[in-house]
Amino acid sequence: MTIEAPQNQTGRDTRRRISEHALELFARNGYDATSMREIAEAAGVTKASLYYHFKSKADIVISLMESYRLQLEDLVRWATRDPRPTPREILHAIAESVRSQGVEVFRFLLTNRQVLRDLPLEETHRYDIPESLYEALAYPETSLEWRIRAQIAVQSLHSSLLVTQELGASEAEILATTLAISEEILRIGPVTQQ
Amino acid sequence: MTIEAPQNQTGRDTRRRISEHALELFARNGYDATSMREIAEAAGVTKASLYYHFKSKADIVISLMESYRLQLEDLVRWATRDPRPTPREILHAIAESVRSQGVEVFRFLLTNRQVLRDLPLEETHRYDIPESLYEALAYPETSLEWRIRAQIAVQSLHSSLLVTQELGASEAEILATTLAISEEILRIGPVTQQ
DNA sequence: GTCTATAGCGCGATAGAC
DNA sequence: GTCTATCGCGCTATAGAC
Repeated sequence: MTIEAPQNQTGRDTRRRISEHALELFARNGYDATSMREIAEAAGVTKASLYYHFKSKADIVISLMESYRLQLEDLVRWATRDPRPTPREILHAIAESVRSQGVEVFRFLLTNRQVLRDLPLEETHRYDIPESLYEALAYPETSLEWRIRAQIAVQSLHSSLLVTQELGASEAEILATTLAISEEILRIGPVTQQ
Repeated sequence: MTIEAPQNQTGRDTRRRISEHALELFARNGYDATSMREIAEAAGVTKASLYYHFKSKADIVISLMESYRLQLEDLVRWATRDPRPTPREILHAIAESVRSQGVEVFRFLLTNRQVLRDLPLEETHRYDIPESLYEALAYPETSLEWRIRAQIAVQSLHSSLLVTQELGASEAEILATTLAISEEILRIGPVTQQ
């Protein structure tokens, strides 16, 4: 049992600052197009400091996505338990996930799929929506058409916030509107008149 | 007026072979993750030969996408002319574009958006769907909801074929099903019973 | 039209002082 | 915990022979 010396208080700040700037750069320009030099300059440290806080460039990504990974894991477990939540409840949980994680996480996920696929991640570090969640969303339907409906609904929510600027509306407004349309796609929303 | 000597017949074959393998690699692994060395090896030539047929790596992309770019340009011109085609006609034309260009073009487009944005392309070499096409699809509606509906419909068609393997269905079947759902999203399809 | 050889650069990552 | 300095590699692209 040793008595630890007081830790340097700037440590966690630096790590968090690196994470923030890395996510922003990865989301805007892509993982491959973002160099460790750029991340270091954006965070106001040197490259070597990056390697004190993270094992590698890939390790930054793993750290960045850990919160989303855990949330997705929970969501899938909850959505496929017995008794099942309704498709509507699941869809709302997905929308809440988009809201709480923020737009940059999904921009990164959607625009770096091949990178994420080939990163040396553990088996457990996967960010794909499992087929079981699409099944739960389509329930009780199982046809091709309904699996596609479920995919479109999820994809629409995940990519909804990527166009905020062009549409000139708030994130909350866009997400709510997309959620309503997604409900309609899964035939669980209030059917409105044409 | 000069009499040209007979051209080397392997020339165009080599260029086409390079194009085919480059598209496959770009679509599967991404532009940044694909090196000129890999393309050369896949095509069975040396790196230097690539630079005989193409000015640069970016030039291969421009060449690859030229057919799609021209098609998109035509489609947009047609869809926004007077008198307007109906939203249904426009949606079917988009589906036909997906069918005729093939899955790899759209896989490349959707998974390399940041690369395409930053490539040193001419003003005219753009592959984004212009706002005017979304407007034409939503016509006569102009609200935020309908602009989102138009975006979801187009995005669904463009990404429909990327999941062919997982769904275990034919491309034709998936595209037809997605087209029907997209019509529903735009409220121009036959309304089916739940 | 295709080749071998290489220039020139920026990358991810590390060593070691402070 | 942060720095300066550097290693070794693979990349895009080019020179020049055949």
